[in-house]
Amino acid sequence: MKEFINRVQQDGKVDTTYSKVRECLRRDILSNYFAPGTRLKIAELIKLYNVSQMPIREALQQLQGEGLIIIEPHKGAYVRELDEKFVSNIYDIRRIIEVFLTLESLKKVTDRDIKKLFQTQKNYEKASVKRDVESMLKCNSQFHTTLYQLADNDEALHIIEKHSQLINSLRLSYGFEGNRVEEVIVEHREILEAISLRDEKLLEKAATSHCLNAKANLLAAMKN
Amino acid sequence: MKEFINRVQQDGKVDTTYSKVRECLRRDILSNYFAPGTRLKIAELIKLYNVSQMPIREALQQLQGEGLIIIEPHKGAYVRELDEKFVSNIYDIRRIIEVFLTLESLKKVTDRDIKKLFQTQKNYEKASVKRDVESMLKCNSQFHTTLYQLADNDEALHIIEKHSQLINSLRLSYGFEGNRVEEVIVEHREILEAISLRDEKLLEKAATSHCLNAKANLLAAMKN
DNA sequence: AAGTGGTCTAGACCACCTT
DNA sequence: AGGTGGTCTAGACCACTTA
Repeated sequence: MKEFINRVQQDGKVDTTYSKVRECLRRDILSNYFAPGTRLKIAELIKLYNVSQMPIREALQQLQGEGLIIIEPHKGAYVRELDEKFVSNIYDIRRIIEVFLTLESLKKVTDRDIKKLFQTQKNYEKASVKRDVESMLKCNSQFHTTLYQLADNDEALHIIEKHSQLINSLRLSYGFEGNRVEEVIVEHREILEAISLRDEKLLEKAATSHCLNAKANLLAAMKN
Repeated sequence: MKEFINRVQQDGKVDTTYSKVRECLRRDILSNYFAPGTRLKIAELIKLYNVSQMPIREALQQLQGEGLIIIEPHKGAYVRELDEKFVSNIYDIRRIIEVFLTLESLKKVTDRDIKKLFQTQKNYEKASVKRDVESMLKCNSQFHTTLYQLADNDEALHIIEKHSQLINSLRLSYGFEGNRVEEVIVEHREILEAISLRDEKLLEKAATSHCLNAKANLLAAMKN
């Protein structure tokens, strides 16, 4: 574990030290190098990442904001328990916000937006045939982002995005993405159809079950 | 403005410096001493609060987590615009989460819980007769907390609480709490009745309009 | 090219938990 | 009382902006 921080330094971008520490820490927590419950001692992290206190504290603060760790004043930080209850709670919050955003979007959506959504969906299906996972993740994220941006509620979007990286990491680490490809395609088509028909009730149903299925799928994978 | 930080140091509790700075900053932002858009320069805040960089940066990080300020790497922090759009967005998020929590609570609520809710409501009404604003705020918060805790979703509760202080401060600074006392009493009674009847549809309606009314009321006050 | 201001380092300080 | 480890200070460093 003598790897230096620079393992996250992508392309030529200039980043702050604390953002690099944050990404390293996130990775090390999600990869289970720091298991849930582990105390994150600053002195330890200083040696591990080769930086001094301040960037570490900043990174810890930010990760606390994401709910990944918990900081107790004068006592220190520890990795939060990522158990089924927590995942279930997060998915429930995501569901109600996502359904809300989807329905709000319906009020604003234009025919042009719908065309774009169909195009994204087509790209997703093409990528799925080629088993191009990276492209699939990108299309999936684009599909939802395009839709949600129409709702014009940055604060809600922010909550969704804050947990996205965590959820995506969990999904990958339980390696279950493969077996829901067909389902996701069908569910996205249902959402698209409801939007095209501008049918609010139908859309609510489609969006709700899309979210509930994702939740059930991850929880089932976690049971092993 | 040579006031020292200790103006927030309540009772005998030992607090960290950064938490005191955070509360001071929050107050100074919400009181409009730091107007929206203002750049919060660390050097300035050092002189103002008589502390050094670190506690200030920690406080800024935390306030960014609450959405009160925005930090741009290598550029600095500035106070976020608290316009009607922002308030409207926050209230929309709160509404869907609060309705969700309320409905989840209904699944778990016992007769004993219902009794406690009635008691809290009675206390609220007593306080309102005496115009005891502090006691009213306390009962109001207790009413919702008692209910929401039954839903057993700490993450959702956390989102609600994160924005509560902000919303409460805005309410106070627009000084409109007084003219909604009777409405709040009626609305809480409706919610209580729906819970007693264990009528989900009725409860959803009551909780939704409770939230929508609060939103409309604050937005109307902000228009002046 | 100089100035401003955010970022990082090193070490002192002090709260909390043991013995 | 001593040790551990989080918190705070002072100053160096360096990214970004203006002229």
